[in-house]
Amino acid sequence: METRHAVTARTSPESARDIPEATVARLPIYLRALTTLSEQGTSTCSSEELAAAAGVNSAKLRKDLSYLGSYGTRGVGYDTDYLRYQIAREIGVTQDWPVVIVGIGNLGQALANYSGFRSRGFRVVALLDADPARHEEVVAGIDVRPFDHLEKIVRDHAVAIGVIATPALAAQDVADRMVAFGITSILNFAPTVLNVPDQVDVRKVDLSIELQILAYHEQRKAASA
Amino acid sequence: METRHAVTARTSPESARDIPEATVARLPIYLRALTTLSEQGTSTCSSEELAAAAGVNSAKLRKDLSYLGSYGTRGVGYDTDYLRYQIAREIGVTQDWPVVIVGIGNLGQALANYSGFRSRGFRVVALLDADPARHEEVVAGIDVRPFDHLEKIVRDHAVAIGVIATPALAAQDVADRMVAFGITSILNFAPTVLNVPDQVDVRKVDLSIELQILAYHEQRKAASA
DNA sequence: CTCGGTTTGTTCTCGCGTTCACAAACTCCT
DNA sequence: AGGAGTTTGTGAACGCGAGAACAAACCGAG
Repeated sequence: METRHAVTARTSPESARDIPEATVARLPIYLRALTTLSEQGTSTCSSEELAAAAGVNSAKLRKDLSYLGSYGTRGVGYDTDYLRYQIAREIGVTQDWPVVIVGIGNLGQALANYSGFRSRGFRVVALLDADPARHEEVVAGIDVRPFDHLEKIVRDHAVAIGVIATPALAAQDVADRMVAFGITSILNFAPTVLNVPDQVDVRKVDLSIELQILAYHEQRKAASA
Repeated sequence: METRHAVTARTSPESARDIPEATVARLPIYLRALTTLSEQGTSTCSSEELAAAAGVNSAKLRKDLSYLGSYGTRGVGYDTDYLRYQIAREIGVTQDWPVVIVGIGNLGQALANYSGFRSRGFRVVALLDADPARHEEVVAGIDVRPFDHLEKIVRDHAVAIGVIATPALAAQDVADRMVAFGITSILNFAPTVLNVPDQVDVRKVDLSIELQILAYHEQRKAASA
Protein backbone atom coordinates (compact mmCIF):
# COMPACT_ATOMS: atom_id res chain seq x y z
CA MET A 1 0.00 0.00 0.00
CA GLU A 2 1.47 3.32 -1.04
CA THR A 3 1.80 5.81 1.78
CA ARG A 4 -0.83 8.48 1.36
CA HIS A 5 0.67 11.93 1.07
CA ALA A 6 -0.27 13.97 4.09
CA VAL A 7 -1.49 16.92 2.07
CA THR A 8 -4.92 16.68 3.61
CA ALA A 9 -4.36 20.05 5.21
CA ARG A 10 -6.17 22.71 3.24
CA THR A 11 -8.13 21.18 0.37
CA SER A 12 -11.72 21.93 -0.56
CA PRO A 13 -13.74 22.09 2.65
CA GLU A 14 -16.35 19.44 1.86
CA SER A 15 -14.19 16.49 0.77
CA ALA A 16 -11.52 17.10 3.38
CA ARG A 17 -12.13 14.02 5.55
CA ASP A 18 -9.94 11.13 4.49
CA ILE A 19 -11.46 7.70 4.46
CA PRO A 20 -9.50 4.68 5.77
CA GLU A 21 -8.10 2.50 3.04
CA ALA A 22 -9.96 -0.55 4.33
CA THR A 23 -13.22 1.34 4.05
CA VAL A 24 -12.47 2.56 0.55
CA ALA A 25 -11.96 -1.03 -0.54
CA ARG A 26 -15.43 -1.93 0.72
CA LEU A 27 -17.37 0.98 -0.71
CA PRO A 28 -17.63 -0.63 -4.17
CA ILE A 29 -19.09 -3.73 -2.52
CA TYR A 30 -21.75 -1.67 -0.80
CA LEU A 31 -22.42 0.08 -4.07
CA ARG A 32 -23.05 -3.22 -5.79
CA ALA A 33 -25.25 -4.49 -2.98
CA LEU A 34 -27.31 -1.31 -3.06
CA THR A 35 -27.78 -1.61 -6.81
CA THR A 36 -29.04 -5.16 -6.37
CA LEU A 37 -31.42 -4.12 -3.61
CA SER A 38 -32.65 -1.21 -5.66
CA GLU A 39 -33.33 -3.45 -8.65
CA GLN A 40 -35.33 -5.72 -6.39
CA GLY A 41 -37.55 -2.79 -5.54
CA THR A 42 -36.23 -2.11 -2.04
CA SER A 43 -36.47 1.62 -1.42
CA THR A 44 -35.26 1.56 2.19
CA CYS A 45 -32.87 -0.77 3.96
CA SER A 46 -31.40 -1.13 7.42
CA SER A 47 -27.70 -1.53 8.07
CA GLU A 48 -28.44 -5.13 8.97
CA GLU A 49 -29.98 -5.89 5.58
CA LEU A 50 -27.33 -4.10 3.60
CA ALA A 51 -24.57 -5.73 5.60
CA ALA A 52 -26.03 -9.15 4.88
CA ALA A 53 -26.20 -8.37 1.18
CA ALA A 54 -22.60 -7.18 1.21
CA GLY A 55 -21.34 -10.03 3.34
CA VAL A 56 -20.00 -7.94 6.21
CA ASN A 57 -20.73 -7.14 9.83
CA SER A 58 -23.43 -4.49 10.34
CA ALA A 59 -21.32 -2.57 12.86
CA LYS A 60 -18.52 -2.37 10.34
CA LEU A 61 -20.90 -1.21 7.66
CA ARG A 62 -22.28 1.58 9.85
CA LYS A 63 -18.81 2.68 10.78
CA ASP A 64 -17.74 2.71 7.15
CA LEU A 65 -20.74 4.79 6.13
CA SER A 66 -20.16 7.20 8.98
CA TYR A 67 -16.95 8.32 7.29
CA LEU A 68 -18.98 9.59 4.36
CA GLY A 69 -21.45 11.49 6.47
CA SER A 70 -24.83 10.95 8.11
CA TYR A 71 -26.96 9.61 5.33
CA GLY A 72 -29.26 7.34 7.36
CA THR A 73 -32.27 8.01 9.54
CA ARG A 74 -32.30 6.54 13.04
CA GLY A 75 -35.18 4.20 13.64
CA VAL A 76 -35.67 3.83 9.88
CA GLY A 77 -32.53 2.95 7.91
CA TYR A 78 -31.06 4.18 4.66
CA ASP A 79 -32.79 5.34 1.51
CA THR A 80 -31.42 2.90 -1.03
CA ASP A 81 -31.07 5.19 -4.03
CA TYR A 82 -29.90 8.18 -2.04
CA LEU A 83 -27.17 6.20 -0.30
CA ARG A 84 -26.17 4.61 -3.57
CA TYR A 85 -25.70 8.00 -5.15
CA GLN A 86 -23.69 9.29 -2.20
CA ILE A 87 -21.32 6.34 -2.31
CA ALA A 88 -20.96 6.57 -6.07
CA ARG A 89 -20.13 10.24 -5.74
CA GLU A 90 -17.59 9.61 -3.01
CA ILE A 91 -15.84 6.93 -5.04
CA GLY A 92 -15.98 9.08 -8.11
CA VAL A 93 -17.96 6.83 -10.42
CA THR A 94 -20.62 9.42 -11.12
CA GLN A 95 -18.20 10.87 -13.61
CA ASP A 96 -16.78 9.10 -16.63
CA TRP A 97 -13.27 7.62 -16.45
CA PRO A 98 -11.49 6.99 -19.73
CA VAL A 99 -9.35 3.86 -19.54
CA VAL A 100 -6.72 2.43 -21.84
CA ILE A 101 -5.94 -1.30 -21.94
CA VAL A 102 -2.52 -2.51 -23.08
CA GLY A 103 -2.02 -6.13 -24.09
CA ILE A 104 -4.82 -7.88 -25.94
CA GLY A 105 -4.20 -11.49 -25.06
CA ASN A 106 -6.89 -13.66 -23.56
CA LEU A 107 -7.08 -11.55 -20.46
CA GLY A 108 -7.04 -8.25 -22.30
CA GLN A 109 -9.93 -9.41 -24.45
CA ALA A 110 -11.84 -10.53 -21.39
CA LEU A 111 -11.34 -7.10 -19.87
CA ALA A 112 -12.35 -5.30 -23.05
CA ASN A 113 -15.55 -7.30 -23.19
CA TYR A 114 -16.36 -6.95 -19.51
CA SER A 115 -19.62 -5.05 -19.29
CA GLY A 116 -19.07 -4.29 -15.62
CA PHE A 117 -16.66 -1.51 -16.55
CA ARG A 118 -18.94 0.53 -18.73
CA SER A 119 -21.85 0.27 -16.33
CA ARG A 120 -19.70 1.68 -13.55
CA GLY A 121 -18.39 4.79 -15.17
CA PHE A 122 -15.36 3.38 -16.95
CA ARG A 123 -15.00 3.78 -20.69
CA VAL A 124 -12.38 1.87 -22.63
CA VAL A 125 -11.06 4.44 -25.08
CA ALA A 126 -8.34 2.30 -26.63
CA LEU A 127 -6.88 -1.19 -26.89
CA LEU A 128 -3.16 -1.32 -27.57
CA ASP A 129 -0.86 -4.17 -28.47
CA ALA A 130 2.74 -4.36 -29.56
CA ASP A 131 2.12 -7.19 -32.01
CA PRO A 132 1.45 -5.78 -35.53
CA ALA A 133 -0.48 -8.93 -36.44
CA ARG A 134 -3.24 -7.92 -34.06
CA HIS A 135 -3.69 -4.39 -35.38
CA GLU A 136 -6.25 -5.62 -37.87
CA GLU A 137 -8.53 -6.95 -35.17
CA VAL A 138 -11.55 -5.38 -33.57
CA VAL A 139 -12.26 -6.44 -30.00
CA ALA A 140 -15.47 -5.51 -28.23
CA GLY A 141 -16.16 -2.99 -30.97
CA ILE A 142 -12.85 -1.23 -30.46
CA ASP A 143 -9.93 -1.23 -32.91
CA VAL A 144 -6.71 -2.71 -31.63
CA ARG A 145 -3.99 -0.14 -32.22
CA PRO A 146 -0.19 -0.04 -32.02
CA PHE A 147 1.39 0.63 -28.68
CA ASP A 148 3.03 3.74 -30.12
CA HIS A 149 -0.32 5.47 -30.12
CA LEU A 150 -0.33 5.54 -26.32
CA GLU A 151 0.93 9.10 -25.99
CA LYS A 152 -1.57 10.57 -28.41
CA ILE A 153 -4.46 8.64 -26.89
CA VAL A 154 -3.62 9.63 -23.34
CA ARG A 155 -3.38 13.25 -24.40
CA ASP A 156 -6.51 13.32 -26.57
CA HIS A 157 -8.76 11.58 -24.07
CA ALA A 158 -7.14 12.83 -20.85
CA VAL A 159 -6.66 9.26 -19.69
CA ALA A 160 -5.65 8.91 -16.04
CA ILE A 161 -6.12 5.16 -15.60
CA GLY A 162 -4.22 2.46 -17.46
CA VAL A 163 -4.65 -1.31 -17.41
CA ILE A 164 -1.69 -3.60 -18.06
CA ALA A 165 -2.54 -7.06 -19.36
CA THR A 166 0.75 -7.86 -21.06
CA PRO A 167 3.23 -10.64 -20.34
CA ALA A 168 5.42 -10.04 -17.31
CA LEU A 169 8.47 -9.03 -19.31
CA ALA A 170 6.76 -6.14 -21.05
CA ALA A 171 4.91 -4.80 -18.02
CA GLN A 172 7.58 -2.54 -16.54
CA ASP A 173 8.27 -0.91 -19.87
CA VAL A 174 4.58 -0.30 -20.46
CA ALA A 175 4.24 1.16 -16.97
CA ASP A 176 7.21 3.48 -17.53
CA ARG A 177 5.67 4.88 -20.67
CA MET A 178 2.26 5.22 -19.11
CA VAL A 179 3.78 7.24 -16.30
CA ALA A 180 5.82 9.32 -18.71
CA PHE A 181 2.69 10.26 -20.64
CA GLY A 182 0.78 11.30 -17.56
CA ILE A 183 -1.15 8.25 -16.36
CA THR A 184 -1.37 8.28 -12.58
CA SER A 185 -3.27 5.08 -11.76
CA ILE A 186 -2.38 1.61 -13.00
CA LEU A 187 -4.21 -1.68 -12.67
CA ASN A 188 -1.62 -4.38 -13.22
CA PHE A 189 -2.51 -7.93 -14.22
CA ALA A 190 1.02 -8.91 -15.17
CA PRO A 191 2.80 -11.05 -12.61
CA THR A 192 5.53 -8.53 -11.80
CA VAL A 193 6.26 -5.93 -9.18
CA LEU A 194 6.05 -2.56 -10.89
CA ASN A 195 8.39 0.27 -10.06
CA VAL A 196 6.65 3.63 -10.27
CA PRO A 197 6.96 7.08 -8.70
CA ASP A 198 5.18 7.71 -5.42
CA GLN A 199 2.39 9.79 -6.90
CA VAL A 200 1.29 6.92 -9.09
CA ASP A 201 -1.14 4.40 -7.60
CA VAL A 202 -0.75 0.79 -8.57
CA ARG A 203 -3.13 -2.02 -7.82
CA LYS A 204 -2.18 -5.56 -8.68
CA VAL A 205 -4.40 -8.50 -9.53
CA ASP A 206 -2.61 -11.81 -9.68
CA LEU A 207 -4.62 -14.88 -10.54
CA SER A 208 -2.08 -17.47 -9.51
CA ILE A 209 -1.37 -15.81 -6.18
CA GLU A 210 -4.99 -16.16 -5.20
CA LEU A 211 -4.90 -19.84 -6.05
CA GLN A 212 -1.74 -20.32 -4.04
CA ILE A 213 -3.34 -18.77 -0.99
CA LEU A 214 -6.21 -21.20 -1.34
CA ALA A 215 -3.76 -24.07 -1.76
CA TYR A 216 -2.08 -23.17 1.52
CA HIS A 217 -5.33 -23.34 3.44
CA GLU A 218 -6.33 -26.47 1.59
CA GLN A 219 -3.11 -28.12 2.62
CA ARG A 220 -3.73 -27.18 6.23
CA LYS A 221 -7.20 -28.66 6.10
CA ALA A 222 -5.84 -31.89 4.66
CA ALA A 223 -3.08 -32.03 7.29
CA SER A 224 -5.42 -31.66 10.24
CA ALA A 225 -7.92 -34.22 8.94
CA MET B 1 -11.73 -13.44 6.08
CA GLU B 2 -13.05 -16.69 7.42
CA THR B 3 -12.22 -17.28 11.06
CA ARG B 4 -9.54 -19.94 11.31
CA HIS B 5 -10.72 -22.92 13.27
CA ALA B 6 -8.63 -23.20 16.40
CA VAL B 7 -7.75 -26.85 15.89
CA THR B 8 -4.08 -26.04 15.95
CA ALA B 9 -3.72 -28.07 19.09
CA ARG B 10 -2.47 -31.53 18.21
CA THR B 11 -1.76 -31.75 14.50
CA SER B 12 1.38 -33.10 12.92
CA PRO B 13 4.33 -31.81 14.95
CA GLU B 14 6.30 -30.13 12.15
CA SER B 15 3.68 -27.96 10.47
CA ALA B 16 1.92 -27.01 13.69
CA ARG B 17 2.82 -23.31 13.82
CA ASP B 18 0.18 -21.15 12.16
CA ILE B 19 1.23 -18.40 9.88
CA PRO B 20 -0.52 -14.99 9.98
CA GLU B 21 -2.91 -14.45 7.11
CA ALA B 22 -1.09 -11.33 5.96
CA THR B 23 2.10 -13.33 5.69
CA VAL B 24 0.44 -16.15 3.76
CA ALA B 25 -0.75 -13.63 1.21
CA ARG B 26 2.82 -12.48 0.64
CA LEU B 27 4.52 -15.86 0.41
CA PRO B 28 3.54 -16.34 -3.25
CA ILE B 29 5.10 -12.96 -4.02
CA TYR B 30 8.38 -14.02 -2.43
CA LEU B 31 8.17 -17.27 -4.32
CA ARG B 32 7.93 -15.44 -7.61
CA ALA B 33 10.72 -13.05 -6.73
CA LEU B 34 12.97 -15.97 -5.80
CA THR B 35 12.22 -17.70 -9.08
CA THR B 36 13.16 -14.57 -10.97
CA LEU B 37 16.38 -14.18 -9.01
CA SER B 38 17.23 -17.83 -9.52
CA GLU B 39 16.69 -17.56 -13.27
CA GLN B 40 19.04 -14.59 -13.29
CA GLY B 41 21.70 -16.81 -11.79
CA THR B 42 21.59 -15.44 -8.25
CA SER B 43 22.40 -18.30 -5.89
CA THR B 44 22.36 -16.26 -2.68
CA CYS B 45 20.40 -13.15 -1.75
CA SER B 46 20.07 -10.90 1.27
CA SER B 47 16.73 -9.93 2.77
CA GLU B 48 17.34 -6.47 1.36
CA GLU B 49 17.67 -7.73 -2.20
CA LEU B 50 14.75 -10.09 -1.98
CA ALA B 51 12.58 -7.43 -0.36
CA ALA B 52 13.38 -5.04 -3.19
CA ALA B 53 12.47 -7.68 -5.77
CA ALA B 54 9.21 -8.38 -3.99
CA GLY B 55 8.38 -4.73 -3.39
CA VAL B 56 8.22 -4.87 0.41
CA ASN B 57 10.10 -3.69 3.49
CA SER B 58 13.08 -5.88 4.38
CA ALA B 59 12.08 -6.06 8.06
CA LYS B 60 8.67 -7.33 7.07
CA LEU B 61 10.22 -9.90 4.78
CA ARG B 62 12.48 -11.23 7.54
CA LYS B 63 9.62 -11.44 9.98
CA ASP B 64 7.48 -13.24 7.43
CA LEU B 65 10.21 -15.76 6.74
CA SER B 66 10.82 -16.27 10.44
CA TYR B 67 7.36 -17.84 10.70
CA LEU B 68 8.52 -20.63 8.39
CA GLY B 69 11.72 -21.32 10.29
CA SER B 70 15.35 -20.24 10.21
CA TYR B 71 16.37 -20.74 6.62
CA GLY B 72 18.90 -17.93 6.32
CA THR B 73 22.52 -17.57 7.40
CA ARG B 74 23.49 -14.48 9.39
CA GLY B 75 26.13 -12.43 7.72
CA VAL B 76 25.36 -14.10 4.40
CA GLY B 77 21.71 -14.18 3.44
CA TYR B 78 19.44 -16.81 1.96
CA ASP B 79 20.23 -19.60 -0.47
CA THR B 80 17.88 -18.77 -3.31
CA ASP B 81 16.87 -22.26 -4.38
CA TYR B 82 16.70 -23.65 -0.90
CA LEU B 83 14.45 -20.86 0.34
CA ARG B 84 12.33 -21.16 -2.75
CA TYR B 85 11.74 -24.82 -2.10
CA GLN B 86 10.88 -24.21 1.55
CA ILE B 87 8.30 -21.56 0.69
CA ALA B 88 6.83 -23.70 -2.06
CA ARG B 89 6.52 -26.59 0.36
CA GLU B 90 4.91 -24.41 3.01
CA ILE B 91 2.35 -23.04 0.56
CA GLY B 92 1.73 -26.50 -0.80
CA VAL B 93 2.65 -25.96 -4.43
CA THR B 94 5.21 -28.74 -4.49
CA GLN B 95 2.28 -31.07 -4.94
CA ASP B 96 -0.19 -31.03 -7.79
CA TRP B 97 -3.59 -29.39 -7.30
CA PRO B 98 -6.37 -30.40 -9.67
CA VAL B 99 -8.64 -27.46 -10.48
CA VAL B 100 -11.98 -27.22 -12.22
CA ILE B 101 -13.10 -24.05 -14.00
CA VAL B 102 -16.80 -23.33 -14.45
CA GLY B 103 -17.93 -20.75 -16.99
CA ILE B 104 -16.03 -20.48 -20.25
CA GLY B 105 -16.69 -16.92 -21.26
CA ASN B 106 -13.87 -14.55 -22.06
CA LEU B 107 -12.52 -14.70 -18.57
CA GLY B 108 -12.83 -18.47 -18.28
CA GLN B 109 -10.86 -18.87 -21.48
CA ALA B 110 -8.21 -16.50 -20.27
CA LEU B 111 -7.88 -18.54 -17.10
CA ALA B 112 -7.76 -21.84 -18.99
CA ASN B 113 -4.97 -20.51 -21.17
CA TYR B 114 -3.01 -18.92 -18.34
CA SER B 115 0.31 -20.70 -18.19
CA GLY B 116 1.02 -19.39 -14.71
CA PHE B 117 -1.28 -22.01 -13.24
CA ARG B 118 0.38 -25.09 -14.61
CA SER B 119 3.86 -23.85 -13.77
CA ARG B 120 2.81 -23.39 -10.15
CA GLY B 121 1.36 -26.76 -9.38
CA PHE B 122 -2.19 -26.23 -10.58
CA ARG B 123 -3.65 -28.51 -13.22
CA VAL B 124 -6.94 -27.66 -14.92
CA VAL B 125 -8.71 -31.02 -15.10
CA ALA B 126 -11.97 -29.78 -16.56
CA LEU B 127 -13.75 -26.84 -18.15
CA LEU B 128 -17.48 -26.75 -17.57
CA ASP B 129 -20.21 -24.61 -19.06
CA ALA B 130 -23.99 -24.69 -18.89
CA ASP B 131 -24.44 -23.63 -22.51
CA PRO B 132 -24.78 -26.75 -24.76
CA ALA B 133 -23.52 -24.74 -27.74
CA ARG B 134 -20.08 -24.60 -26.20
CA HIS B 135 -19.73 -28.30 -25.55
CA GLU B 136 -18.19 -28.81 -28.96
CA GLU B 137 -15.34 -26.46 -28.22
CA VAL B 138 -11.84 -27.23 -27.12
CA VAL B 139 -10.15 -24.50 -25.07
CA ALA B 140 -6.48 -24.66 -24.18
CA GLY B 141 -6.43 -28.28 -25.26
CA ILE B 142 -9.25 -29.21 -22.89
CA ASP B 143 -12.77 -30.23 -23.90
CA VAL B 144 -15.55 -28.04 -22.64
CA ARG B 145 -18.07 -30.28 -20.92
CA PRO B 146 -21.58 -29.91 -19.50
CA PHE B 147 -21.96 -28.56 -16.01
CA ASP B 148 -23.69 -31.82 -15.00
CA HIS B 149 -20.35 -33.57 -15.14
CA LEU B 150 -19.14 -31.65 -12.11
CA GLU B 151 -19.90 -34.38 -9.58
CA LYS B 152 -18.14 -37.12 -11.50
CA ILE B 153 -15.11 -34.94 -12.23
CA VAL B 154 -14.72 -33.82 -8.64
CA ARG B 155 -14.94 -37.43 -7.50
CA ASP B 156 -12.65 -38.90 -10.16
CA HIS B 157 -9.88 -36.33 -9.80
CA ALA B 158 -10.30 -35.55 -6.10
CA VAL B 159 -10.72 -31.87 -6.91
CA ALA B 160 -10.57 -29.58 -3.90
CA ILE B 161 -10.34 -26.20 -5.65
CA GLY B 162 -12.98 -24.72 -7.94
CA VAL B 163 -12.91 -21.55 -10.01
CA ILE B 164 -16.12 -19.69 -10.80
CA ALA B 165 -16.04 -17.51 -13.91
CA THR B 166 -19.76 -17.43 -14.65
CA PRO B 167 -22.14 -14.48 -14.76
CA ALA B 168 -23.21 -13.18 -11.37
CA LEU B 169 -26.62 -14.82 -11.45
CA ALA B 170 -25.28 -18.35 -11.85
CA ALA B 171 -22.46 -18.05 -9.32
CA GLN B 172 -24.31 -18.93 -6.12
CA ASP B 173 -25.85 -22.01 -7.69
CA VAL B 174 -22.47 -23.17 -9.00
CA ALA B 175 -20.95 -22.61 -5.59
CA ASP B 176 -23.70 -24.59 -3.86
CA ARG B 177 -23.10 -27.57 -6.09
CA MET B 178 -19.34 -27.35 -5.76
CA VAL B 179 -19.71 -27.43 -1.99
CA ALA B 180 -22.22 -30.28 -2.18
CA PHE B 181 -19.78 -32.36 -4.20
CA GLY B 182 -16.90 -31.80 -1.81
CA ILE B 183 -14.98 -28.79 -3.07
CA THR B 184 -13.58 -26.83 -0.13
CA SER B 185 -11.83 -23.86 -1.77
CA ILE B 186 -13.39 -21.50 -4.27
CA LEU B 187 -11.88 -18.70 -6.32
CA ASN B 188 -14.74 -16.46 -7.36
CA PHE B 189 -14.55 -14.06 -10.30
CA ALA B 190 -18.28 -13.43 -10.46
CA PRO B 191 -19.34 -10.09 -8.99
CA THR B 192 -21.45 -11.56 -6.19
CA VAL B 193 -21.11 -12.30 -2.51
CA LEU B 194 -21.10 -16.08 -2.16
CA ASN B 195 -22.79 -17.84 0.73
CA VAL B 196 -20.90 -20.95 1.76
CA PRO B 197 -20.36 -23.01 4.94
CA ASP B 198 -17.58 -21.99 7.30
CA GLN B 199 -15.23 -24.80 6.35
CA VAL B 200 -15.13 -23.60 2.76
CA ASP B 201 -12.60 -20.92 1.85
CA VAL B 202 -13.61 -18.33 -0.69
CA ARG B 203 -11.42 -15.75 -2.31
CA LYS B 204 -12.91 -13.12 -4.56
CA VAL B 205 -11.36 -11.29 -7.46
CA ASP B 206 -13.39 -8.42 -8.77
CA LEU B 207 -12.06 -6.47 -11.70
CA SER B 208 -14.36 -3.50 -11.47
CA ILE B 209 -13.85 -3.07 -7.74
CA GLU B 210 -10.12 -2.61 -8.28
CA LEU B 211 -10.81 0.07 -10.85
CA GLN B 212 -13.21 1.82 -8.52
CA ILE B 213 -10.60 1.95 -5.79
CA LEU B 214 -8.20 3.56 -8.26
CA ALA B 215 -10.91 5.99 -9.30
CA TYR B 216 -11.39 7.08 -5.70
CA HIS B 217 -7.71 7.93 -5.29
CA GLU B 218 -7.63 9.52 -8.71
CA GLN B 219 -10.50 11.78 -7.75
CA ARG B 220 -8.68 12.80 -4.59
CA LYS B 221 -5.57 13.67 -6.56
CA ALA B 222 -7.61 15.79 -8.94
CA ALA B 223 -9.38 17.54 -6.06
CA SER B 224 -6.19 18.52 -4.24
CA ALA B 225 -4.48 19.82 -7.38
C1' DC C 1 -47.68 15.24 24.04
C1' DT C 2 -45.67 11.16 25.79
C1' DC C 3 -43.93 6.63 25.64
C1' DG C 4 -42.21 2.24 23.70
C1' DG C 5 -39.77 0.32 19.90
C1' DT C 6 -36.33 0.64 16.40
C1' DT C 7 -32.07 1.88 14.13
C1' DT C 8 -28.25 4.90 13.44
C1' DG C 9 -23.78 7.03 14.69
C1' DT C 10 -19.99 6.78 17.82
C1' DT C 11 -17.05 5.59 21.70
C1' DC C 12 -14.19 2.21 23.60
C1' DT C 13 -11.50 -1.87 23.80
C1' DC C 14 -8.91 -5.49 21.84
C1' DG C 15 -6.02 -7.88 18.58
C1' DC C 16 -3.34 -8.01 14.44
C1' DG C 17 0.14 -6.29 11.47
C1' DT C 18 3.96 -3.15 10.60
C1' DT C 19 8.17 -1.15 11.74
C1' DC C 20 12.20 -0.09 14.50
C1' DA C 21 16.17 -1.41 16.69
C1' DC C 22 19.42 -4.53 18.40
C1' DA C 23 21.61 -8.80 19.98
C1' DA C 24 23.21 -13.13 18.07
C1' DA C 25 25.66 -15.38 14.55
C1' DC C 26 28.36 -15.84 10.62
C1' DT C 27 32.35 -14.53 7.15
C1' DC C 28 36.54 -12.71 5.90
C1' DC C 29 40.82 -10.49 6.53
C1' DT C 30 44.92 -9.77 9.02
C1' DA D 1 43.11 -16.67 16.65
C1' DG D 2 40.91 -12.29 16.92
C1' DG D 3 38.46 -8.41 15.37
C1' DA D 4 35.82 -5.72 11.95
C1' DG D 5 31.97 -5.85 9.09
C1' DT D 6 27.47 -8.06 7.58
C1' DT D 7 23.13 -9.88 7.91
C1' DT D 8 19.62 -12.57 10.17
C1' DG D 9 16.04 -13.33 13.64
C1' DT D 10 13.24 -11.30 17.19
C1' DG D 11 11.59 -8.41 21.17
C1' DA D 12 9.09 -4.24 21.80
C1' DA D 13 6.50 -0.08 20.50
C1' DC D 14 3.09 1.75 17.64
C1' DG D 15 -0.88 2.42 14.72
C1' DC D 16 -4.88 0.80 12.31
C1' DG D 17 -8.94 -1.86 11.81
C1' DA D 18 -12.73 -4.95 13.82
C1' DG D 19 -16.33 -5.61 16.77
C1' DA D 20 -19.18 -4.82 20.94
C1' DA D 21 -22.01 -1.85 23.25
C1' DC D 22 -24.55 2.16 24.08
C1' DA D 23 -26.49 6.85 23.79
C1' DA D 24 -28.90 9.83 20.59
C1' DA D 25 -32.51 10.34 17.32
C1' DC D 26 -36.49 9.10 14.85
C1' DC D 27 -41.32 6.90 14.10
C1' DG D 28 -45.90 5.76 15.37
C1' DA D 29 -49.62 4.73 18.56
C1' DG D 30 -52.54 6.22 22.01
